[in-house]
Amino acid sequence: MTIDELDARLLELLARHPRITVLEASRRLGVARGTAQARLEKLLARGVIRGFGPDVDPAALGYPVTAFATLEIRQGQGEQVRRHLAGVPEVLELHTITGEGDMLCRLVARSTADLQRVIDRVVGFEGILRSATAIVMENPVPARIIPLVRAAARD
Amino acid sequence: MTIDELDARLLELLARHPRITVLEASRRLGVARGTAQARLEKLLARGVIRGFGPDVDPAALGYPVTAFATLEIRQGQGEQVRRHLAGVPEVLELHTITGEGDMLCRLVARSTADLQRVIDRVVGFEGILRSATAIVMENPVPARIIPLVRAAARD
DNA sequence: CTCTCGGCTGAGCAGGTTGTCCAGCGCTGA
DNA sequence: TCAGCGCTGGACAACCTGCTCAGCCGAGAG
Repeated sequence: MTIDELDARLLELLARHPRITVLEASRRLGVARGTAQARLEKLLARGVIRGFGPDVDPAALGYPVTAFATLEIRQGQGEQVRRHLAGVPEVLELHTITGEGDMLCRLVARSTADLQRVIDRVVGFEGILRSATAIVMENPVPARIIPLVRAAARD
Repeated sequence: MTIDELDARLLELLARHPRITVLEASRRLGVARGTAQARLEKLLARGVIRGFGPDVDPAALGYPVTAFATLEIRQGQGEQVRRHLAGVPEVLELHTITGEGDMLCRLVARSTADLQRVIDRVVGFEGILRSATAIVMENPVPARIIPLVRAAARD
């Protein structure tokens, strides 16, 4: 139900050399092509690998500012708020959370000034009572998965 | 310096059918193969597409619990804290932020009980003064980029 | 107005890769 | 002892990639 060492090495190879072919991967892993191919298919079938979507950099698209907004929602307005936020392109991700606030979303904007526009649009909805924004300055650990894959393979 | 309609459609195709070939993409876009290939290369060269890394689902790896932790750091300890957190596999992402707290990180754990272990490990470092954790319950808007790509292409 | 540049087209070619078979082998559990 | 399962090594046709080339077209420069 989990992954083994070979799966982990395959995932690492794919993460490090995204455009690698199955044949080349099998060579580097020291296994037959059929094996690498079967492993890859199983990882996809099990949902371990969701896909190979292009990793697009919002900054290169003209949206260099990232922020996280914590939202407090009026009771019973959750569904409407979700739909509202899903309609804002600058909302890249939305979670419902425990603790302070009810939702957490990741936003991008063209500039800090533009961030105001985005936030106004985000909170300009009657179901949203309050919001707190944190602007991202640095990203010391960019989204990563390999260390976790290694950890998962170790059992 | 930004992207045009054709770039946007190519990005969408790649996002929707990640394993599509350049040839097939050119057919669906109604352009010559060379054009699709040149566009893709430019998107990669400009950094709009960072790569095609496998999109790994932590839940399928045995880490179904996601949380966000806001950390307050002791003055001048930033560098050490970053290194500390970079060494924790369950830390998938780390940002330095403005506003309440100094850093925000995304964590995963094997269970809510296991989350305690992860948080203990995260905050078990002298440079970290306080932390507030928000557990993710739902993810109404999973990480997405296409709406933003559309918006970026519209100018 | 004419020239040049950049981007797109359609085509071709060699070489590598994919999808799909197959037979054989060794380990594991019944 | 046997069946199942995963891995190996090999084979094949179909397909895609990287590369090159000549021609076409619109935009901007002179």
